[in-house]
Amino acid sequence: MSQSIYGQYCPVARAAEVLAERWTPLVVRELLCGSRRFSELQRGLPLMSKSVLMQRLRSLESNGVVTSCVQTSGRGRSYELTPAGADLAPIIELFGRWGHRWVRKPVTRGELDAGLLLWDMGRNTKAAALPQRRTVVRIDLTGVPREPRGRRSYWILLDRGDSHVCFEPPAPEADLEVEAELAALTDYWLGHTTLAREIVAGRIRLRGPRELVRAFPSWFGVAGHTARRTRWTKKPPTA
Amino acid sequence: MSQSIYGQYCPVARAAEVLAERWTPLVVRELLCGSRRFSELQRGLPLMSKSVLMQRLRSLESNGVVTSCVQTSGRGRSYELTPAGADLAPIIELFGRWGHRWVRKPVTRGELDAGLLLWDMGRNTKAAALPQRRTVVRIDLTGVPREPRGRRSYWILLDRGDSHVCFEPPAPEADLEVEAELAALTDYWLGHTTLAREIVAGRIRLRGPRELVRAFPSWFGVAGHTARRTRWTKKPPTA
DNA sequence: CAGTATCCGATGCGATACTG
DNA sequence: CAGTATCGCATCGGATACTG
Repeated sequence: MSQSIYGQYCPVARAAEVLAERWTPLVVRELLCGSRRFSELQRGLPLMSKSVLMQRLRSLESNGVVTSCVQTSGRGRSYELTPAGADLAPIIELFGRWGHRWVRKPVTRGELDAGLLLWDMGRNTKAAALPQRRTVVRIDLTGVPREPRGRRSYWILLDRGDSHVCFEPPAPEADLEVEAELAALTDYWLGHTTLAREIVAGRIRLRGPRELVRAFPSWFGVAGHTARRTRWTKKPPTA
Repeated sequence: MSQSIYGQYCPVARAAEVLAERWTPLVVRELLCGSRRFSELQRGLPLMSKSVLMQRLRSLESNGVVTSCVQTSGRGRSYELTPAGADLAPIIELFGRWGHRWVRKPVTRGELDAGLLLWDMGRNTKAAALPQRRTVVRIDLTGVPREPRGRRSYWILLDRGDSHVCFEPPAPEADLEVEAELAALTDYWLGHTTLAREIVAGRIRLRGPRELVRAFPSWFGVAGHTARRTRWTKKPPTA
């Protein structure tokens, strides 16, 4: 966005010149959530085109919100928020609160996105609350639209406070199995319903040792605010 | 902005669909500052075209942020924030704080706008702090670019907690005269300098009874947050 | 004044292709 | 993978004109 389009010296206008642009708050949200690499950002913003993501990163960089540095190990750059960028956290959080409170559009079927949901779940685990021993959770989804990324089974590997999402089983047997309608799991994730209600309604089923079933909901934080990195791969990590 | 462009159910995205658009935060700011009529909004957003303002108002209305009702007295509509809109206040305030803190672009000469400054000053008077008796302040500006609205003299009429800005003298004699370089008064208004420093530097001069000179800075609140209506006319009100 | 309607140029953006 | 470059369409938005 070019400089001073609003012709106003008001500080609100100054901030709006940086932030009030398509996609920009979401890029900041991704960075606040801990994404660092280009591919991670893309993962969290599946509908954003590569060129626009690049452009936004550059524009944020020129506005002092983001810095990037070339990686010595591996290729590409690592993007990070500057102090000014980190200071946007309360704004993004208020965005989230406001959206949660006031935007009363139900999630449409077309918006359901299994990959995005799992990506979000993976990065919102609470390290302190996770089980001590390595635990494999298998998520089986029904009602997944085939269009965007129609994968139906995911594994979340929890290990000493770390979480890792993958598309192939890290172990022959999962410790906990979650069978859920994508719509129900999404609604639960957004706080629109409770786990108990969905279980009673038969839209979510948990199978496994009683203590894991009971602990499951405590592993995840409030969507969008835990700010940690997840690993996300096709294949599980080699144990 | 059309629905669900981001394809994300995340609440931040929901809010961004409403807010992250050119001009929109500034329209909300204007409404939070107490503007109700179309013309008032235009006054506070001089560079925004009529068509875009209309479109934004409609879009905000369809998103449940604004309501409008046709005026029985007078013509046109009155626009107001809904509870959802009023709940944007903390976000806009954070925008302002962030912009003030982090956007380090000095006000360029081309951005100076005497009308906008006076509009802002007029609506940011603190009712409780104003003098008891009717007081006329004359503002004479130098260094006003002629392009946007090159008026050089303004009068602010303070009367029992009310303020009114006009372009013609409400009384033959002003109680307080302010002579200022537009750039200096703007910088003072934005908190980039102090009144004392500008007076010493000869860029701002106050002339009038000692108690009014002393009281002057106390009449105005922090730019952008007092949220009251001003009257703004060419001719002064008939006493 | 408070809009509504229309037009046309600028730009934003998605798609695609190319590179180390 | 992490970009860069190009292209062409669609939308946005500013200007202007028209209306009660």
